[in-house]
This record gives sequence, structure tokens and C-alpha cells, in this order.
Amino acid sequence: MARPANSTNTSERILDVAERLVQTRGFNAFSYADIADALDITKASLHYHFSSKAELGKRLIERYEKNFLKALGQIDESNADAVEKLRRYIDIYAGVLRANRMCLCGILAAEFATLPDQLQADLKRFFEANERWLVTVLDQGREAGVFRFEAPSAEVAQFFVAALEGAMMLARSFGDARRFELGASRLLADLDAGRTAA
Amino acid sequence: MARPANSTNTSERILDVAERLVQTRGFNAFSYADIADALDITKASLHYHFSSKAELGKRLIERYEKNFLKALGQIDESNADAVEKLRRYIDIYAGVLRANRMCLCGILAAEFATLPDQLQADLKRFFEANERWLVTVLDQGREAGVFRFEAPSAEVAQFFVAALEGAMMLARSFGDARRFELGASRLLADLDAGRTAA
DNA sequence: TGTCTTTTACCTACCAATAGGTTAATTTGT
DNA sequence: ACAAATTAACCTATTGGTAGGTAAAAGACA
Repeated sequence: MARPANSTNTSERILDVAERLVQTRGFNAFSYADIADALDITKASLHYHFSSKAELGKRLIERYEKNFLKALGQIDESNADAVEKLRRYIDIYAGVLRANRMCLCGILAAEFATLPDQLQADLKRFFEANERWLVTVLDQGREAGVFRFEAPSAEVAQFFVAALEGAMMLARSFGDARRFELGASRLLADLDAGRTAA
Repeated sequence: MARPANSTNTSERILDVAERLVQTRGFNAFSYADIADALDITKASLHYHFSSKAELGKRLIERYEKNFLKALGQIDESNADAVEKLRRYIDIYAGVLRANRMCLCGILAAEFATLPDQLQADLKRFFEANERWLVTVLDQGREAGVFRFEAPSAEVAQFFVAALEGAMMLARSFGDARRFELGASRLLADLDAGRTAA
């Protein structure tokens, strides 16, 4: 029963399930069988859409990054100031956590050493793209006088991403989203040009 | 060739190899066969010392936490001020990273959802012990006037651990220990009572 | 329009390899 | 002689992946 009209749909549904599995269990802790069960299709059918697990992982990162960058683009289109932009950036992460998931690329970073080479490269690209976006926002905020920091903005951006990922990981382990929220608030507060203390 | 005199030794050697494997690949990405190969013993022998993988994991965390707390105790015994204590705390992490490893509990946190219940509980205990120690150091530093922060010290401690774990994870993915060092420096600088900017 | 061909999207049935684990026998040191 | 430590020889379940086939939809073209 071929249904070309649904073809794209099936691939997307596979990606949806796989994404959820990676974000909750990690790349090494789910199998083609898990996806097949969830969608009530066969493993062979999965291989038709995604020839290998590595290929599936590649497509997962690509889609995740595309959506992420789209969200960042939407933030840019608003006329929000730098503080508000960072707040919205943080809220992307918070939304993922609310769905009881880890950042796809955060959890993959933890499994980095066991990932196929291609995935390792894709992963770095994701983080670098994030950092580039953050650098522009940080610079914008510093020039506008709402942020105060002396280190190169690239360093601040790197730390920003790392701290958010770490806070997310710990918050999820403790089943306590507040841990993330509070950590993210500290991160913002430490950039505040108007601070007297943190 | 049984060597009862070495029995403890064998258990320790198993733990050593398993620890390295978890810290580099994660709990889900290594097998009893990997350890058996590395030590040139059989899987059955492994099961004699550690009845199950869950049991092995439990013992791994217990040993890791014991050693960690011992190191913290040594820091306490010195007459270092709070800043220096935190620096040494950070250096424990840096040492792990220098060995091209992740923090054992950091990588387990990423795999949290897939861990046996016992391991989940042990993991929380590890982080809570870390945070308790940090709270005393943070309070000490604040009272001595070397740290400045207004949030409850427990919150600062939680963020401190999370940020270090995150920085470690990203640094390892990028194969760049500097990422961690710079992040850790920022973390310290943001506590500095004498700061004019970060 | 009808028919031939190709493509899409699946399926059943299998594969070799590996996972964690068990049982019973054997070797070793004391 | 005895307990501690290790082995050979399994077991069952699952892993990612493949072989070969089928039914239907989409194109091609007279």
C-alpha cells in the first residue's frame, strides 16, 4: 500500500519519535525496534527511510538545527533589546525541559566519543551556530550599555551555552525545572550592567 | 589461576577499567565484554565480583564519591581562603578533563533516564554532597568579604556544579580544554567581590 | 484512453554479532 | 581439606542491518 502523499509524513513521524527517544534516553539507548513499535511499522521500513542509524542521527541534528536557527531568526526579527533576546533564547531551552526532554545536542555531546564521525562534526556545527548568534546579541547588548563584561564575547557565548546545557542536565536529573530557571537567571544577572551584586 | 591475595586487587582493577569506560563512553555504551577484554579475564569472572551491571555501576559511584569527598576534605584541611578552595575544586574537574574523561557523575546525569533506580538515587546523593560542600565555602567567602552574591548560597552552589559539568561536556566535545578553563574562570570572576566588570 | 514501466512504501523472514547473565566444573593458595 | 577465584560452555534476548518480494501510485507515451 504505497501512499506517496504520506511518504514525507512517515519520514517526519519517524524523526519525531526518534527525536523524542534521543532527547529522553540518548542516542545509544534507543533502537530501531523502539521506533518501529511506537509507529507500528517494521524495522525494514525504517531502513527504507533512513539507511542506517548514523544517517538517522544526521538527519535528526539537521532538522533540529534548522528549527533552532529558525527560532533564533524569529527572535532577531522582533525589535527586542539584547536582554529580552537572551531571555527568549533561554526560554527555548526551558520549553524543551518542560517537555521533560534534554536538548538534543546536549545529550549527544555527552555521548560524543561514541558517535559516528559525521554526527560529531554536525554537533560542533550546531554549537558554533548557537555561539555565533549569541556573540551578536552579546555585542549588541554591550554596545547598548545593558550588558557589562570584559572577556571576548565569543568566550562569554561559549560559557553561556555550556552553562545552560549543564543546568538543563542537572535539572532533569533532579526532576526539578526550577534548578534550570534559577541557573539561567543567574547567568543573565551576571551580565547585567546595572548590577551591584549577583 | 586464583590469587586470593589479589582478589581485592582484581575488583579494583575491574572498577578502574569500568570507570574509564563510563567516563569516556557512558554507562550504556560499554559492555562486560569490553572490561573482560581489557583485563584478559572472562565475563563470568566479572559477574563473580559484580553480580550485575547495575551493581557495578553502584559500586562505581560509591567509590567515585568517596574519593571525591576525600579530596574535598583535603581542601578543607588546608588553610586556604574561599577563593583558593574553589580554585582547587575546579582543578579536580580540570584534572579529569586533562585525562580526556568526563566527570563520572556528569556523564551519568546525561543518561539519567535510562539508569537503574538505585543509580539514579546514588547520583543525586553525589551532587547534593558536592553542593553542600560548596555552600559552606560560598558562605565562608561571603562572610570574609571575598565573594559577593545575594541569591541563597544553595542556588549559587547548584549553578556552580551545573555550569562546570556543562563546560566540561562541551570542552570535551570540542577537544579543547581551554573551553573549560575559561568557563571556570568566568564562574569564579562572577563571584568576586572586587569585580568592576566580568 | 489504456497500457507499459518505474518508483514509492512497505512487508516477511532472516542474518551475524553482541548484550547481560547463568551453571557447573576447575584451579589456586592456605 | 577448604574457601576463594576463575574458567568453559552455555543461554536468551536484542542489536543494526539485509534479502527478496509485493501492492499501489505515478509517469510515459501511443
